[in-house]
Amino acid sequence: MNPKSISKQTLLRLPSYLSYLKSLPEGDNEHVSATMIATALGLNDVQVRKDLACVSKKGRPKLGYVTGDLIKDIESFLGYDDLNDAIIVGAGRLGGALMSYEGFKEYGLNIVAAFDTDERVVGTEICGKKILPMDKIKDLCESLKIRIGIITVPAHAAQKVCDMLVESGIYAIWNFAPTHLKVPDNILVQQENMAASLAVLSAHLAEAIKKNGF
Amino acid sequence: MNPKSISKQTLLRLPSYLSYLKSLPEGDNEHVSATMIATALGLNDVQVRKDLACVSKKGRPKLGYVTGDLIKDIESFLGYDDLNDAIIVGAGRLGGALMSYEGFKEYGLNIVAAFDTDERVVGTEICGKKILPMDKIKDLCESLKIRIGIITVPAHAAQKVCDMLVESGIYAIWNFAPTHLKVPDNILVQQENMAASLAVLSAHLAEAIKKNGF
DNA sequence: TAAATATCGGTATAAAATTATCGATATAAA
DNA sequence: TTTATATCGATAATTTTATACCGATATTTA
Repeated sequence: MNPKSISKQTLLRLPSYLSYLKSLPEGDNEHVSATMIATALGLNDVQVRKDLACVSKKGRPKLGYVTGDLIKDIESFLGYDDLNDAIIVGAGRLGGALMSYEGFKEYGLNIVAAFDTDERVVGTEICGKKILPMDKIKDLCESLKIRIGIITVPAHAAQKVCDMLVESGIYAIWNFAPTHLKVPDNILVQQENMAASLAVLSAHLAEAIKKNGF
Repeated sequence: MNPKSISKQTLLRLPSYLSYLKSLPEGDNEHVSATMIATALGLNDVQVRKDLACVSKKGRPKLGYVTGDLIKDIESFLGYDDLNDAIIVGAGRLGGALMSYEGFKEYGLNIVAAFDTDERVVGTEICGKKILPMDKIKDLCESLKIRIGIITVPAHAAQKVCDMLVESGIYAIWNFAPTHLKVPDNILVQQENMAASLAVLSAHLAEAIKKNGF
């Protein structure tokens, strides 16, 4: 067992605490309490306090936490302070959107290049990032020691791309294709499942309609 | 209490069952068992069986479920068979990616139009969908009875957009901006939190590095 | 026809996550 | 200085979620 194995739920909440903390106007918010965060985010204060206890030991009774320190603690815990290089496979609309999203740097993610099969886009750039042909994946990953791959190709092509990435030494995959990927045990896959989010939204909607007759 | 109030976790897993079922080659997969799904997706078979019991009553010992029927049952449960109209606010890269994603129709979501403040994009189209100025939101939502709004604007603008949507009669919001939205009690917000996914990925990565010394 | 097997569906148990409670402590007010 | 208050951190209780177990049943094999 890990001494500090943190729960996945907590991990999922930490970024929202972070974005809330960063949204606070400076000056009159030197300190922030778990109660305050909980109220703003619609959560239970004990839950927030327990989550924060995983990443920081600096809470003080009556006062709470020093806002700036807490932000640093969360960022450091989430690894936002050391930048990870990544490549993206699939330079379509979604891939392009991710490439052009400046915000990833704040999360410690640096997309260095993209790959695509389409000859019309290969050779072009998006936001200063080159789009390369697929057969260059292995070379680039090995020479730059890339460990993170992002998949934004259509579902039917995802497994093939995944296999290529594994073959190229990638061992963390962020998969935006709506497919379950088969990988060796030591490879991490984080599924970005928009269909799942949509399912939750639809279900709530259906329930609300049934209950309130909207 | 709801008689059939389904757990959120189950709801999140249903779409992955669906995509697995659809990926099966027809012909030699007339039937499918919970065990089979569980093995393919790396889950526990009892969990899958219980999840499926929420949406279908047609499981048969020894055989399992009729694949086609199960697909229909899940789709129907998730509301994928009655198309919901939606609008999108923010026609930037991410907004454009969502607009051009044909797959949403499969999930019962139909994006009818987009809105943006940028005069250069207002009046243009993406994938046959018009981009309109912000002050037209209310008119359009009311005349077409739109109930779902998708927010893909920068974080700092999200709350304002959210308020406009609520004001326009929207009551389910899919928020891609990394901010917590304040809404009245009867409005549903589904947060699409890429930072949260990334946090899980980074944490796993950091743990693997520490353990295996990659 | 009888035995073996895979699977469902229900119940029971275990594990995990959330929420409540309480004593301790730091600050502010009386 | 004393009292009141807000908050933390720890422990306990509750709720939710996941897993194990077992009898029933449909199919296949002997």
